[in-house]
Amino acid sequence: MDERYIQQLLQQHDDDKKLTEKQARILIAAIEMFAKKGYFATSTSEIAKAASVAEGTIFRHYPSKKELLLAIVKPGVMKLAFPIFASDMASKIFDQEFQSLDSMLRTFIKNRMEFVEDNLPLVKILLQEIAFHDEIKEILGAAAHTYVLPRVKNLLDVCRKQNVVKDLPDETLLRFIITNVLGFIVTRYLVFPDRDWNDEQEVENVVKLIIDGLRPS
Amino acid sequence: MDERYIQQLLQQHDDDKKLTEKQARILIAAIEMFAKKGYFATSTSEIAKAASVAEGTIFRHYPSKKELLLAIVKPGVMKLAFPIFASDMASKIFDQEFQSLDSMLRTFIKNRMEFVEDNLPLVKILLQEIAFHDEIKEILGAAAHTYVLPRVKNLLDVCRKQNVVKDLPDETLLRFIITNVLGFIVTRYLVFPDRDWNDEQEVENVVKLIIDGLRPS
Amino acid sequence: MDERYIQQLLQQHDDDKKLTEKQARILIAAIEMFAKKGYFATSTSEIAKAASVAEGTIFRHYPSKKELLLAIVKPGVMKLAFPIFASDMASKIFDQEFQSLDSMLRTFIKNRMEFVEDNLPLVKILLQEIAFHDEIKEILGAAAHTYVLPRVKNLLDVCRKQNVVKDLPDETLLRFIITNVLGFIVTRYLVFPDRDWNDEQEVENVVKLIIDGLRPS
Amino acid sequence: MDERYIQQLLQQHDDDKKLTEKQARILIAAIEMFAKKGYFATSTSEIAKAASVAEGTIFRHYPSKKELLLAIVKPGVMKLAFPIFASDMASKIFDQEFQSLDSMLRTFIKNRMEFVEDNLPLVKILLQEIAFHDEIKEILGAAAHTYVLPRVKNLLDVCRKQNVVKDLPDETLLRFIITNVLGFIVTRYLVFPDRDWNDEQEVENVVKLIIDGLRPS
DNA sequence: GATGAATGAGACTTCATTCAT
DNA sequence: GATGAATGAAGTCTCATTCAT
Repeated sequence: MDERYIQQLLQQHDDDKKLTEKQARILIAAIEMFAKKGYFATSTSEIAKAASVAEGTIFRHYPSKKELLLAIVKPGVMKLAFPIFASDMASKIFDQEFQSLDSMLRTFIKNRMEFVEDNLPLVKILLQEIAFHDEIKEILGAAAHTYVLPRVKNLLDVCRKQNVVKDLPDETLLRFIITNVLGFIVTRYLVFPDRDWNDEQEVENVVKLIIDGLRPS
Repeated sequence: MDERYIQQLLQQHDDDKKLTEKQARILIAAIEMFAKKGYFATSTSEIAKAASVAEGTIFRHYPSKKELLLAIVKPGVMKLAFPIFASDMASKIFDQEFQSLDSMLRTFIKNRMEFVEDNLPLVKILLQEIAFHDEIKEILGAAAHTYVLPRVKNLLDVCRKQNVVKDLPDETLLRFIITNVLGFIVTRYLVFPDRDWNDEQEVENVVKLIIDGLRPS
Repeated sequence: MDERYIQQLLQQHDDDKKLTEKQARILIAAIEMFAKKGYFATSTSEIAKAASVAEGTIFRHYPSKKELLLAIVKPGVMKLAFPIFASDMASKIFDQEFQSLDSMLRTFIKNRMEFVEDNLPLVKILLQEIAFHDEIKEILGAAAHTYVLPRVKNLLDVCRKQNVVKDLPDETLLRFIITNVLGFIVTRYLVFPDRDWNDEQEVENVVKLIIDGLRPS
Repeated sequence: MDERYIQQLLQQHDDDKKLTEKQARILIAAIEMFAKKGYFATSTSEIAKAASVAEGTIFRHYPSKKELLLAIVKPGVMKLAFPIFASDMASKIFDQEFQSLDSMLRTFIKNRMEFVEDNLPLVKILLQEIAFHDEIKEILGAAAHTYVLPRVKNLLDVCRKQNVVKDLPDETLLRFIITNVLGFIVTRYLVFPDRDWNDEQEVENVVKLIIDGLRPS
């Protein structure tokens, strides 16, 4: 992950805030260690050592350890939430309304799997730390509220018209979908990452289970 | 929760190890604070203060902070995993093989909801800390392996014969069920505990979604 | 050592202060552990456990940890210093003035070796702790001043008359003798206790070295 | 001692590891207090106060209290053992084989007395703590094995040829010499440092006692 | 901008001693 | 007399943060 990720980080910020190379090294090290040991069990001095910078350098760029965490989480959440319905994926899913629900789901799941594969440490941090930091809850909540919910509700309406989903509240349907996608991905990448996974087949199964669950009886 | 829970704790141990009142106060305080702030952000001195004991008293009963956590988690996991298929619930579900899958699921979900309602802090601790403590992973893994998996596999076989589930691997089916039950419960009690929930209806929806998802197409 | 020593202790005190069995167990345990780990590194709770008594029991008999140490050291020093010129040894050495210096030394060294063999832990405690406890210094100083010095000076006068010692101050001669006896015994029992020692021969060598050193040139 | 010693420390390390002034203050304070009260009875907070640094500063330079002790002991043992037969003393003693044994001894004793005078706290620490720390035993053993023993054995062979020592094992002769030198020095500087000592005369006496003891009868 | 020595509050833990039972 | 739960002061050590260089 590292090499690609550090390039990403550098480019992404080059546009606006000129992320220096040292700053990127700090971010990388922090992501790695926060993911592996958790925020509280990771000391700033460890991060400094792993990033090959002085302890003080961290605080020159990030006013506190908490801000360092948020500097990781904020863009991370954006990358997690926004692209769901943006960029190339948007065109693949939402603009082709005629597409069938199952192919949409398939594309969606595969796309998020790719994201998790490329950003496993980030996802771990999110899942591990969300319970302890209200700021993360807010960021995630805001992202969901702003980028995800409106589009999904739209999508669900379309599906209802096509009579491929039960007549249940948006919240329930959404929860069912999210829950199953997340449940699969967490099991796949966090709980049993070392099992022999037949991803193609497994995705098919998940899609089938969701589709059949959603379908009006 | 407190009053009921402290009584439970005291009774449960009265039988074997004579949990003193002070020891129980320590456990209660620790459960509360670990759930609210997390293990690492909770100091033993805070726990002592909350339990109205001297800090040293904690260490007379629990050799280390980690052991205190495990003293909470170990019996908690047992209460979480074992009763699933034991005691009164066992008779309600597994001994009545003729029972339909949906009524089984309904009973199961309601039973676990009750448990979570009565043990919300414990469940929070489990979910929050599992990522950081291998001991918890092991305890949970062992409990699942010993008490849950064998019975569930049995159950799935029965269901297959009754042709009410798809022909998918046990792991996939089990993950689908667990994922949906857990997804609902986490959403219900942890993510949006303050929403207006119509539990009866919501359980019905979840059961329907699962049943339909499982059913062979 | 244990069995014999505990009997000794019990008898010795039976005469005056009625040492109970529990008290003796505490003393034994304390001696063992103070010798092995040192006074400061030994906790009263460890002693209690090793003596199979409750922690409080120690403090019923000995008002403080320091007093427990002194309860070991005081009689120990007496046994170390007093018998040097008392009891059976006195008759063997000092009453037989005609005896040659070398046979006196030989007897003395062998007698003290026996004592050390029987009381190794006690001797260790004395050597290890004397630097840290003024009370021990005082006890040892008093014992030396009262029991040892007068008699030794007497002896040295006799030796001078027999022209078997150099004409040097008592302090110098005494230091030479003590130093060599102690040097041998410490080497023999504390520094290299596991070497193959030919005690008979080694004692002979020490005696020869001392005698020749003392003899007027 | 302090002023001279701190200068020594600073210079000694300036060459290689740049011992900071604060680091030196910590060492000085620790040496002083370890010598006076012993390792276990000295707290790191006392050392910090005596050195006028924050307690945390100690642990920035020495990872643990034990390492602080060893940082004192290690170079101390080297200074104790190595120079015995090195530098100017070497030329005075060993390279002049024709020299008489007694003048060698005299030089040796005076040289080591000087060392002890300059390093009394260090010597106290060594004697007091060796019983409790295996690391010190090892350091001292290694120093003896590497620097002292080979040369002494050499010397003893020369002496045997000159027929000035008894035909006894190296170990016995060495123990006799060490024992008497150490016995004198310990008495002189540790047991009765406040007595009126006529050092010149006393050294003469010790040398005579040793020489006569060693001489073949 | 970068450094890393220094800080001091606070973490977990130990332990001699007390005291109600 | 004996117990052992309870205490709280003190111990070692960690760590986020500051600041002079």
